[in-house]
Amino acid sequence: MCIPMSLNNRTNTLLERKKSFTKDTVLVDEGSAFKKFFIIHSGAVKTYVTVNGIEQINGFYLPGDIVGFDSIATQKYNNSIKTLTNTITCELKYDELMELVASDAKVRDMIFKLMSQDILNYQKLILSYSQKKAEEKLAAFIYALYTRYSERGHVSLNIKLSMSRSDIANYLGLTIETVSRILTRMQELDVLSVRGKYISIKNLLALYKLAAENN
Amino acid sequence: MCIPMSLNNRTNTLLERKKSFTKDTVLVDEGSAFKKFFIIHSGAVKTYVTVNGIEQINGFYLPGDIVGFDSIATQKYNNSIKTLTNTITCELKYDELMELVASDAKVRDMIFKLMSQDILNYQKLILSYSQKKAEEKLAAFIYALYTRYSERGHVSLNIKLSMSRSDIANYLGLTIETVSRILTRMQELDVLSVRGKYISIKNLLALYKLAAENN
DNA sequence: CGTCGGGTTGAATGCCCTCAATACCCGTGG
DNA sequence: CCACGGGTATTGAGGGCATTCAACCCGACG
Repeated sequence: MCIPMSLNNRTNTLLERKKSFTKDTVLVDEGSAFKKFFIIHSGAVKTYVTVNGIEQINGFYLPGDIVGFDSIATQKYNNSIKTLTNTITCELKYDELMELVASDAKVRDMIFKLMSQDILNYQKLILSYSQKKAEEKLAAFIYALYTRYSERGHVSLNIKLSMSRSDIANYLGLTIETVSRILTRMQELDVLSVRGKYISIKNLLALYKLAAENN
Repeated sequence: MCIPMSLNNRTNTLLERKKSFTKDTVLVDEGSAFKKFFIIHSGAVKTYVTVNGIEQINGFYLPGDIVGFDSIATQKYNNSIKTLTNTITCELKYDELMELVASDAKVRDMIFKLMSQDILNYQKLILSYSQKKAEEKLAAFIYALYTRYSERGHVSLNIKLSMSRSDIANYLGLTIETVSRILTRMQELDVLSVRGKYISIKNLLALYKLAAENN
């Protein structure tokens, strides 16, 4: 199953067969014509824009996430999409989804809800990243990874980062050195234990407090 | 007319009559039940959450803007809404809009497009505020005000800020002193001229460059 | 065993914040 | 008309956090 919520059978027929990609594959180039949404089945992707040759990461998408809602307005992909690891996606054609939206109230409500949730998440992210200090940002980032996996049924204190330090720093608007330093500090505080891409949360409440997630 | 795009006649009947509010009126309290969208007809509002008694501003809405898309998912208002000046709004009931969405493809497409545009704007905002320095943030903020007014037909280099310095600082994640200092610096550079709440853009291109708006 | 890319650690600079004082705006009342 | 007061905005000095620049570490891989 690819879609986050259970739908009727017709949706499944709209979902193109799963496609498999190796690490560092560019699925979409920024600016190209919008045709379909990507639903992450396994693995992870990042979305980014390139400004003056510099990549600016917009978001990371994990299993269950849908990429592409921002493209409806412009009918173009506003970001490039690249796999971070080997990744399996389902693809959902925009035109076909819209037909289904027109005919099936349940699908329509689900899409509205997903888009609304997207907006809400972005709002929180903006608050997060405009108000927080570096340590709070990183704590919030890791805590968010934990909750995102949890919501999808993968409740585990052990997280494998699919993105590099450099990607994290870029996304959070920090430097790679700062990210590294904060990770070691959190380790000294016994909040996390870090081994390369593997993070183990040792004190979830402390992490939550570091993130200053008061809402 | 309240709605940004022209719709059919039935939409107009759904729009409740205009309502007028004085400055600093709370239209909505965070967490209350979601009933309707607010469309800004004239004036301005801010949306904000209150965390530990501290207000965190989420966005400013100007004439033509619609407030409330983030509430569909939760069926609650996720932000409080307060007028910044005397403001006239139209109110659009959620249930009624959804009925119209079901029956009228044009309305549905418009709502999808508006929500998608919202998502896109938030994405840009996140990039903006996670990557930019203080001066770039403020320049981007002012430039965005200019373009937002322009898109709505108010093309003018003279902008009246409806929000206080303190609101701007809060929104951008800066301090009021920093905002003030940067405004005077931009004045010294002959990019702007500032007199209280009135800003006059003297060099739009320079402002754009300061904002590092390379996309 | 050497190299290369990613990651960590260290010292110095700079940007923005904090704290504090002063200036400005504007409505009110003398 | 001017004086006054309160809130808002500006300006100045000092400190802290994140960046920059640089060196070093480490695991993967030929």
